[in-house]
Amino acid sequence: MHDVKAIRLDPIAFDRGLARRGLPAASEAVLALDQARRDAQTALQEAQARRKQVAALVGKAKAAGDSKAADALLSEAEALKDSIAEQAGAEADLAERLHSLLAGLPNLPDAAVPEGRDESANQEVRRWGEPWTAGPRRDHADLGAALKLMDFEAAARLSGARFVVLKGGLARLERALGQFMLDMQTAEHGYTEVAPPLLVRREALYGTGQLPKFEEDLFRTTDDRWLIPTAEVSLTNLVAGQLMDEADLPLRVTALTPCFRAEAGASGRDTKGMIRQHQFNKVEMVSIVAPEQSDAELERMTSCAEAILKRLELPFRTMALCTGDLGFSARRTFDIEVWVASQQTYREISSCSNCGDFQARRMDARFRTPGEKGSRFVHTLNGSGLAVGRALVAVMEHYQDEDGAIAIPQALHPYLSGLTRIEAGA
RNA sequence: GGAGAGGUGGCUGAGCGGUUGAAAGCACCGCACUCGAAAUGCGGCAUACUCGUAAGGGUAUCGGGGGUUCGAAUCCCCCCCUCUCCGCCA
Repeated sequence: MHDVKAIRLDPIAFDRGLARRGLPAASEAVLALDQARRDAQTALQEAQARRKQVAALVGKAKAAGDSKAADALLSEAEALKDSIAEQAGAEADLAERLHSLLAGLPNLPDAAVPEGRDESANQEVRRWGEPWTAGPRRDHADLGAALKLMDFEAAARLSGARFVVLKGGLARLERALGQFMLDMQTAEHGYTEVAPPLLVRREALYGTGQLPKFEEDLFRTTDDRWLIPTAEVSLTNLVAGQLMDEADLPLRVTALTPCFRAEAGASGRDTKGMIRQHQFNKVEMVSIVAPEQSDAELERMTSCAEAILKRLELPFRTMALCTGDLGFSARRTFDIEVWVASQQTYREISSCSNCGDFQARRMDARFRTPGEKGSRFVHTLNGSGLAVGRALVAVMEHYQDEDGAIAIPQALHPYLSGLTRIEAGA
C-alpha cells in the first residue's frame, strides 16, 4: 500500500516508479480521488462539528429546563441528520474507491534495481560452483521413476496433475533436505523456528499483497480460509497490527511448511516432474527490521539462502531481478538459481525480497523508538531458504551416477542415519 | 455443536445515554531531589485524517459492521475473536 501523502508530495517520482515496472501513470487518478475525498471529508466534518455543538446545547437547555430553546435546537439537529448521512456516504464511497485503486498498485522499485522489461534483463551478481555438464543427464522424473520411488501416476489418480508421491529413499531425502535447511537457518543464521498455520484469513493475504490482485493463484476453502502459497504469509503477518519496540528488531523467523499454489497462468509450463507443483515444501525466512536496516538485511538474507546450496555443493548463480520482473510487494529482489543438469540451465530455487514498508502499511505493523515521538512502519523481508522440492530435483540430477543411483550430499548424511546412496526400490 | 462471560489507550483496568479521548495504575519522557543511582515528588505522554503560512483548530477512533437517539464506549442487531463449562474429536 502506498502512502498517499508521498504521492501528493511527488507525483512525478511515483509515476516514474510505475513506469520502471512498465505500468501506466496513476498519480493523476489517485490525486483526483484523494482531493475529492478530502473535500468530502472536510464538508462532512463541518457538519459533524455542528451536530456535536447542537447536541451539547440540547443537553444544556434540557438541564436548564428551557424547553423552547431545546425544541429549536432539536429541529436544527433533525435537519443536520440527513445531510450528514448523505455526506458520510459520499465520503465513504470516495475513500473506498481510493483505497481499492491504491491496493492494486505494486511497490515501487528501489533505485538499485536494474532497468528492464522481463527476466531477460535480470543481472547476474555472482556465481558459485561448477555446472554439471559432462556425465549423465537424466532428469529427476525419469530417475525417480526408474528407482520406483517417485510416482506421478499415483499422484494424478489421487489429486490430479502437478502432484507427486515420493517413496522410500526419496521421501526420506526430501524430509532430510527440509530438516537440514531448517536447522541451518535456526542454528547458524539466527532465525527462530515457527510452526505456523497453513490456512489463513483473507486479511493476512491482503497484508502480504497476494490479495486482492492474485486470487486466481490461490486455493480457498469452503469457509473462506485460504491455503498459504508460501509461509511468507503466515510469518510476515505475525506482526500485523502490532506496535513493537525497536529493541524487538530485527525479528527473524523461519518455518518449514507446505505451500499451495493454483499455478493458474502456468498451464503447459514445466508439466513434467517436480519443478512446478500445486503442493511443495519450502523453508521460508522472514525478517522484520527498522527501515535503516532493510538494505543490509536483504544481503544477509540472500547469503543465508546461498549458504544452503554451498553446503549441499550445488552450483548456483544469484540474479538481481530487473524492474519488470519484480513481484508485486517487492522493492528489490535477488533470485538464486540452482543448476539443473537435465535442462543444462539455472532454475529459480529461492527468491529474497525487501518489501520496504509496503506490506507493513497494509498490515499496520509499526515500531517505536524509545525517546522518539510516534511510531514508524517496519520494513519486511522474505526469502526462501530454500524450496525443498526444487532442491530435491537439483540433488538428484547433480548427484546421479551412470547407474541411475543417487549419491547423498555429505551435509545430509547426519539426517539419513547411514544412508549414503539411493538405489532402486529402497 | 450447546450454555454462559467478555473484548476499552503500549500494557493492566474503571466507566455502562450528555461537558469521557476516555479514571487509576504500570511502562515511557522531562524536571526536582541526589556525588550518582534507587526511591520519592511535580509535569508530560494515543492514533489517523483534515483545515491553517503558522500559532492553533476540527473530525473520527473504546473488536468490526449496521441500527436507535438531538447526542452512544455506554441501548439494539449481525459478524469476528478470547475465556469458562458441557458435548464431540485427532
